[in-house]
Amino acid sequence: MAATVAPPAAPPPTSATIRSLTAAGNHAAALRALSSLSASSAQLDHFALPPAIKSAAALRDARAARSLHAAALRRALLHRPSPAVGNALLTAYARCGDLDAALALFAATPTELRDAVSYNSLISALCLFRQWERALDALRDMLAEGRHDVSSFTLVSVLLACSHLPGDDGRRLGREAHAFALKRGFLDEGRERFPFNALLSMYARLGLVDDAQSLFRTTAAAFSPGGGDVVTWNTMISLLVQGGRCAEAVEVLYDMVSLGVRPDGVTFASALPACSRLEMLALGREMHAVVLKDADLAANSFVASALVDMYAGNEKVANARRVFDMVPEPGRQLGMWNAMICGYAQAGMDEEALDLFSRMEAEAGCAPSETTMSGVLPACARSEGFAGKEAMHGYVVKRGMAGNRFVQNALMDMYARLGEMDVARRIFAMIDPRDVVSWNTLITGCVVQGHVAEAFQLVTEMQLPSPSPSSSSSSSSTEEGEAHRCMPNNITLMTLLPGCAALAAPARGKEIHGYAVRHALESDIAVGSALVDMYAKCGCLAASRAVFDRLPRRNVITWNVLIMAYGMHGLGDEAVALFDEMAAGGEATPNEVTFIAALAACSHSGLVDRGLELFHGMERDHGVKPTPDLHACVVDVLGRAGRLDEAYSIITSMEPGEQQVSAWSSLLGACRLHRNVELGEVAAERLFELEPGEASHYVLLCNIYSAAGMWDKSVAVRARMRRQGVAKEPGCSWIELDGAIHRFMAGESSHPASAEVHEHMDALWERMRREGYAPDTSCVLHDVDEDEKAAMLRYHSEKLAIAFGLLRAPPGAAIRVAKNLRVCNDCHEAAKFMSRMVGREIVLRDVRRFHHFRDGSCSCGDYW
DNA sequence: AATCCTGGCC
Repeated sequence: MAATVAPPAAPPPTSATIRSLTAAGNHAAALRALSSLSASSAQLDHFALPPAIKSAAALRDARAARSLHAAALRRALLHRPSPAVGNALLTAYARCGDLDAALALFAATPTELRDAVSYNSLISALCLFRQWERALDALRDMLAEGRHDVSSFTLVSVLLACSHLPGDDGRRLGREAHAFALKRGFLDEGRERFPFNALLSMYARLGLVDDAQSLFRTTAAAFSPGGGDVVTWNTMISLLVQGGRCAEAVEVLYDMVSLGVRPDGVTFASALPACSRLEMLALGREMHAVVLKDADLAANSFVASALVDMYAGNEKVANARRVFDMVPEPGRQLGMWNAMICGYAQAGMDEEALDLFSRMEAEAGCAPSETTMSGVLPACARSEGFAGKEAMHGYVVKRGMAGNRFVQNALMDMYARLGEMDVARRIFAMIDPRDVVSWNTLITGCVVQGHVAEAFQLVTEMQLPSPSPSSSSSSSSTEEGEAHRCMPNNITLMTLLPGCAALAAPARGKEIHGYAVRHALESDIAVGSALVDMYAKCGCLAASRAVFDRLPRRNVITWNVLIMAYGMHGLGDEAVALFDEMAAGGEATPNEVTFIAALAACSHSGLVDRGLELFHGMERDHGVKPTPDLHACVVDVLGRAGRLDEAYSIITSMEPGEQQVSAWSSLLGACRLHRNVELGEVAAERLFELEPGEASHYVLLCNIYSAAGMWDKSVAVRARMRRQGVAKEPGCSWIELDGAIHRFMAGESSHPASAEVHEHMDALWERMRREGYAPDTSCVLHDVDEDEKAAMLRYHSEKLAIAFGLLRAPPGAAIRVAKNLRVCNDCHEAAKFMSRMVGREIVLRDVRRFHHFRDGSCSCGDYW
């Protein structure tokens, strides 16, 4: 190779040269060959032009298409001797993104010069631009002319168009097209499979999986001399998987293989997602083994992505990463990065997801797509240490991805989690059309941020027609709005129910329960678990248990919720019995939260030994390692029982790096209960270091000092609070009557019936004092005289709410009141007293648990 | 004919 030898002059190209270059996919060479032909005009004929035009289309080269159009016009070759050149140009313009040019070309063709291919090209061009109705109009024109034969080519486009028509139109026309294809013999034995496969796909897109399956069952045999067409099998597998019928998809896969059809990349890419959804790790691994034997398959990025997804979906993120790492860098396609990033994010491995995200572009030059963003945004929303949240929003906007619904939904969620509801609402307002996820995301944000009324308002709005921002400007607003209505689904209900639980609003919760029953959602595990939780937190333990017992299946969360429910209601023995039942049953495996629930139940009921037993057997018998929260629970069990030294030694035995805030708070609470100033001071000082801005720590220490009569120290703590700028959350109690929430706060009269309530409280108070009630003034933080202390206690928010309930609740009904903080000693005693005095059951829910007051005593037996 | 995506019960 020392000297460069001039290549021999190429022979002049002919139309045959161009045809073969185009056929070989060598489009650039085909166009070059044509332009050298144009020089010697004689050869530029109606044989040479169509393949060249096809090459221009394949290259999406609009300029080449236009210049070929001009050349054809100059030589009058557009429609003569055949429409072939014009037809090819029509397709080329469409492929280059210029539908108007394609339509103009068709319109300019005299009717008598059009052939069937002209119409086929027009129909498929319209399909390319998703103009489904116009495509079917073109078909009608074609049939009306009466001289064109519908070919398999026509049929495939028409089936595609039918499958995208909204509502019943698509189904009706699709079935008509099916009947037509049968009548015309398109589905006969030995015919090409395109129409058959297209019919399958059409039924898939219309969601008519059963029609697809019966077509497949009755006709596939006719095509299967050697097992049949792999495309048919693949179509069937993927449509079953997409229809959520994964078990059937796996059966089809087995049938296919046993008939001797060799699976290809598409087969694996279609079937692997079934393995993640069915948690069929074994089958997934088998497929992986087959893939590894074939270098082509192993290098197929679709297959590799599906493998990554399969492993990640089966909680084998490390295996997923191994598949990812096995594909060498240049071959790593976008889909693989996306699958791996999403796999990490869905496993909650947010740091890893963010790390890969930052590396994909920087190291591999792979630009993130909308899918990447919707996958990584949840990770970035959750990751507390990640400072670039708003920057991600900017990035999305800069890359032009801010109009993608998935991305918008994920962004909205991120801002809702940040507490920036206004930004979330603004993004929501721009989403068009909104889907059920858009609504659910905003609703969840509202519930989490405490805007429960707004959440319920949104549930009403989502079901109305034309909620989308575009439909006001559009002429066919009702029809379009109809299509954009969203029905609340299991997620919607599940996210609303904690809102009802937080408000202690059982009437609202029952409405949701009713909706769930009407829409066959009450047997959904997540909805069921949320219902069990809601009823329990609204004080209706019997209803909670009834829902639990009626569920067809329960998971670990369902069980945890019920155990917690019994614990909250002071029924520790029942809670522990449920734990034993769960551990013995095998329906669900106890996890960390199960032990938190069981230990909390033991703590509230004074089951110290049972609690310690559970704690010590936890890791040995159930593989649950002690976490900071579990340590805090045992501290609570011991501390509440007055075994403060043992509680203290649990904390000192914790690992140095372990988060000790909750353990110290439990100890501080126990010190207040048992009036231990010395240890309380130790705990409080540690907490002031760890969480200097948390008001409840200061308040507890104040309580300890006040109860001990150490007013100077109490005053000093309150001064320290003020210096630190820490404010106590105001106490607030509320009661639900006739579906409305009535809120009361101490020293405030915003409720319309406030004056009446205060008056009634005064009357009750007077009567209580007469009948021997002695206020417990030890929980008043202010150093004032006893009378003033008593006056302050009289208007505590929970007392006001109870007084309101006594005034307005139906006679004889239990008074159910909820409070945002812990119930104070005096309110506890007063409620006991009142329950006997007025002969009413009073149910008081505080942040942790329930107090059922009946006939002068409390369900918690004063152990709280 | 295909993979990767958003909302979640303690």
